[in-house]
Order: sequence, then structure tokens, then C-alpha cells
Amino acid sequence: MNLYLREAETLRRILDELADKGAVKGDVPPAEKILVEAPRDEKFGDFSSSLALVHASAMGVKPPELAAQVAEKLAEMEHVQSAAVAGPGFINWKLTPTAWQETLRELLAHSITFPNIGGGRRVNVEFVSANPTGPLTMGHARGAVIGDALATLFSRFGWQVVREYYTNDAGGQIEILARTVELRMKEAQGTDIGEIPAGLYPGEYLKPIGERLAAQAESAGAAPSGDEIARFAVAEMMSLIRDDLNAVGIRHDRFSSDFKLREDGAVEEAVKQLEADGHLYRGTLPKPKGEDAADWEPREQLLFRATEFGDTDDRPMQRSNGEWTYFAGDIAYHYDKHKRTEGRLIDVWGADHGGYNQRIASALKAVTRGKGELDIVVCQIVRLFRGKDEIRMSKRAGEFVSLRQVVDEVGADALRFTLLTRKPSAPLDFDLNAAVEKSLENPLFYVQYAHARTHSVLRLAREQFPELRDENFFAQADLTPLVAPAELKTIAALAAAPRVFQAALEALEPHRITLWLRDLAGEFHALWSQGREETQLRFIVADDLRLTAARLALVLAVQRGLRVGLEVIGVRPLDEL
RNA sequence: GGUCCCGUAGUUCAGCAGGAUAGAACAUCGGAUUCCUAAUCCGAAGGUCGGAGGUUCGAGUCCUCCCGGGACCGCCA
Repeated sequence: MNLYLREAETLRRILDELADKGAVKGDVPPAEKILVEAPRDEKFGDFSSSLALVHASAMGVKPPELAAQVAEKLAEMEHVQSAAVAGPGFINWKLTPTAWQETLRELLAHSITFPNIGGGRRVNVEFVSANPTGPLTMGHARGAVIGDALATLFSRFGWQVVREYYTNDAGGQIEILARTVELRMKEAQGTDIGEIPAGLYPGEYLKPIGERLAAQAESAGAAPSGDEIARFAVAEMMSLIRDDLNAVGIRHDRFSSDFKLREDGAVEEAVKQLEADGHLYRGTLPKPKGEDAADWEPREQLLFRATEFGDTDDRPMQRSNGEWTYFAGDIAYHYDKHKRTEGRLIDVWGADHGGYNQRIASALKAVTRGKGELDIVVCQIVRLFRGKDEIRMSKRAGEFVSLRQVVDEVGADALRFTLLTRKPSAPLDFDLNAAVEKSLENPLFYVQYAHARTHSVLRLAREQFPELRDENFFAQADLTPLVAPAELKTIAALAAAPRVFQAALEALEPHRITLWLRDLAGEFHALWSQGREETQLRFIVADDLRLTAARLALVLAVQRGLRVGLEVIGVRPLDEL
């Protein structure tokens, strides 16, 4: 249950009442238009609404008057402790302890529930999609983790999700891959191949693939063709990549092939569609501005009218030698994805695709006649550190840190959590040391520690009070002893979950969940520490089952809350450290 | 030349849909050990939200321009 929406609904009913009495004129805004939020400063209470500031004039009253009338009605309500007008017309109110206790009871009965926003609609989340020419690097890790968390979020909110990987298994780089693997095969057959020539892939990871290809060639009794080598190499690389992803706990539902799409004529189909609507023409691009334009020559080619969709230039669909551009292939792929998804499309891209998103978004609009819904999440780069020292990665120089190396060092959980501590659009520094440090600087540790503490306290409590071994006991527990501000605040933090998670979904920013987890853990640690100074404030109070049960009910709710958040971001909660 | 992203406390960053006196953490300083794990907690101090305009009752948030940092962009994939 989303408390904020419930309170907005309360406000709407109050407005209706005022309108019936003729106290206000005009239209009462729907609950969705009434903003209810948690005030920044606690002293303003539990909830705050700018309703009077926003809607007063439409209702024919002055903001302070409307606010005063609403506040008066609010204060009379049973679940409201107090309500007041502040500043230019804010309405602030506080719930009674009883109302918070009821909120907790509901959390115990249903845990944290999310509204069914998706309603079974379909969403396709495409992420990673690294070229199958090498193992995954730390550059891919961020998109992998963000995409996976987004996909989980969508399914929690009632969407039917497909996790997709688009394999770029056609084009020049695959030829290079095939040529390298052929060399590695010859090497395995005993030929001295010397150094891997410049322009090919020098990595050792292609050696075992060459060996397997050699073995296959021997049993087949014939040398494989170039095409066969390419298909073989891609299949092997994809299995390597899948292993890397599995190590982080990521599994895609579907792997699409650029090669197959082209073979099936998908590009021609998309081109036909665009041509029918007049989005294509033969023309010449203007000379690009900037430095090295010396060898530029004007050439006529097939162009897409991207400028009609707000792009700065029209974009080439075909190279001068007649081959389709990568852009054309991408349009075909997105068109295909749109047709089979019949719903929303989400692409999670790396920073290196930064300027490409509008182009593909406008092309999808064109090819689907405005029907395609595509959101693109561009993840900024990850800089890798060990303490203060940056580990530089350069793809060109072949120096990169593989995803696998980092997972082996810090574990999948630390990798996932750390990569979800910043919004996708902000650059992120990943410190290999800090990610596993057992200190406050490490938010994952802080959260896991809170979760472990909930376990240890529940375990101890159950030793003292056997009644508590039955979880149903908590559902029936008398919660009225929970009145301390810190306790009510913790319930409020839990109750904020649906709203935070929904905001994460709508903004496509799963990092908001890790921030919320840290907040909740903080509330819990604070609660715990109260017991140090005063024994009566401990969770377990000897000889007082009623008090202990109420507090433990809160602990249990925190535990479940932490677990729900960790599950969405794909981190395993630890029962003990 | 162009596109995208970032600029908030000494540092790393939050800031939810434009809302009140801009929040945390780290570092600094001062506290908490007969106690469910002190791997934590409580408190203090710390700010011209890069700059200038604009929209608005109200701007860190939206718009324009400028400055600084980053990622990219040519019939490469």
C-alpha cells in the first residue's frame, strides 16, 4: 500500500466535502494531481502537501484559506494526530501512533507490496549486448547490473519482462574474429603462427577456441570454411559471455542475432517501410566540420531524414559500396523487437553510444509510425580504482579488466551493489578495496550488517520466548507499545518503499533502491543503539513478552524490507557476517 | 564543428513531481564499553548548489547563454 496515495485520496475527499458545502468553487483535482510528500524536515511532521499552493486559485480561494480549511478537517480525522498550515500554505500533518501501528500490521501481513502498474503489459529490456569478440569487461558490468535490476523492478510492478541480448554477430569485427580463430586453429594443429598480426584480436582467450575448432576439423576430416569458422567462433564467444553473466547472476531470456536478422531480410523490410512513408532519399551528406576532412569526398547514398525528427543531420542507411550501415541494421532490429514485443522497449547502453540515442529513437518513431515506445538508459563510464590508484583501461591497447576478474576478487554481491550506488547518468568510481571493506564507507556492508542484526536478535528472542518461533505470532501481536519516535520513523521508512521503488521504475534509476536500503538500515542501527544506553529500549525485554513481541514485529518487518530491496537489485542478504 | 552526460560541504555523493531553514556519509572535533555483535550509535562544526540571465507565488530542480570536466560523433561496429 502506498501511504502517500492514500493520504492524497484523503485530501481529495476533504476537498469534495468542502465543495459540497460550497466552501470552495471549481473543480476538485483528482488524487493523482494532489502532491503528498515526506517533508525534508521531520519537525513538519510525517506528510506535507502543497495542494493549497497549487490548486487554490482554480478553486476560487486564497492558498492560506484553503490550507486552513483542509488542515482543520484533517485534524479531525481519526488517523491524524495533528495538522497545521505552515509557510505560504503548506499543509503538514502527523499520523497517530495507532495509524503507524496499523501500517506495520499491514506490512507484516503482506510484506511490501507493489501496485500492478504493468497489468501484464510487456516490456523488453535489452542490456549488455557486447560484441562477441572478447570476454566482458568492467565497462559492460554497469549496464549489465542496471539492466538486470530494471528488469526485476518491472516484473515486480506487474510487467511481463523479456531480458534480451542483441548479438552483433555480423560485420567486419566478426571477420576479424574468424581470422584470428583460424590462426589459433592452425597454431593448435602445429603451425608456428608467430605473433598475432596487428588488427586481429591478440587475447589468449581465443586459444582454447582455436583448439576446439582444430579438434572439430579433425573429426570432420575437412577444413572449415570462413563462414563456418565465424559461426563457430561466435557461438564459443557467446558461451564465454554467458558464463561471465552467470557469475553475476544474470540470465537473458533471449539472444537475438544481427546475422540472422539480416539473413531474414529484416533490413530490407524496415527500409521498405521507411521508404513507403518517404523517410528515405538518395542524397549527399554535407562535409563534416572539424579537423581531418582532407580526404572527404561527396558521395551519393541512401539517407534517412533524421532531421525531420530533430536530429542535426540526416543519417546514412547504406554505404557507398551498397552494404547496409550498422544504423540500418539497428533500425531493423528495433523494428523487429517492437513488433514482437507489442509493448515498451528499454535499451541499456554504455557511454560510448552517448550521441546515438536520439538517432535510433527517431528512426524507431519513423518506422513504427509513432507507435514505438523506446527508452534508452545511457550508463556513464566506470573508473576502476584500487585505493587511490586508478586502474586504467584502454580497449585499444588491449588493457582492460575483465568482469570475471572483478567478480572473483570482490564477489557478485559487492559488484552489483556498488554499481548501483549512483544514478546511471553519473560517472562512477569503483574502488576494489572499498567494495569489500567492512566499514561504514561501504554501504553494502552497512546494509548487510543491519540484516544480520535482525537475524541475531530474532534468534536470541526466540530462545527466550518460544512463542516467537511462530511467525504468525507477530501478525497477531499487540503493537500498541510501539510509540517511540525512532520506532515510528522506522515504520515510516518501510512504508516509503512502494513509492521509492515506483520512482526508481519510472525514472529508470534502480540506484534509488540502494539509497533507500541504506536509509532503512540507518534507522534500524539507530534503533538498536538506543538499547545500549537504556536497557528498557532494547528489542528484547526480559519478562515482557508483550513489549518484546511488538518490537520484534518491527524487526521482522525491517528484515523483510531489507530483503525485498536486496532481491530487486540481485544481492543475497546475509543472515550473519 | 556537433551530440550526450556531469558540476551541490574539505572529500565522495543524495536531493523523489519545482516547495519551507539544501541532506547523508567520510574526514575533523566532542561523547557512548557492566549492553540483543562498539563491524555500531549520539552530538558539533562545515554551503554564494560552477557563473549570468529568464519562466514562476516559489528554482539545486525547468529554459537560454557562458565556464570547467568527461564520454562520444565522419559511408566503424
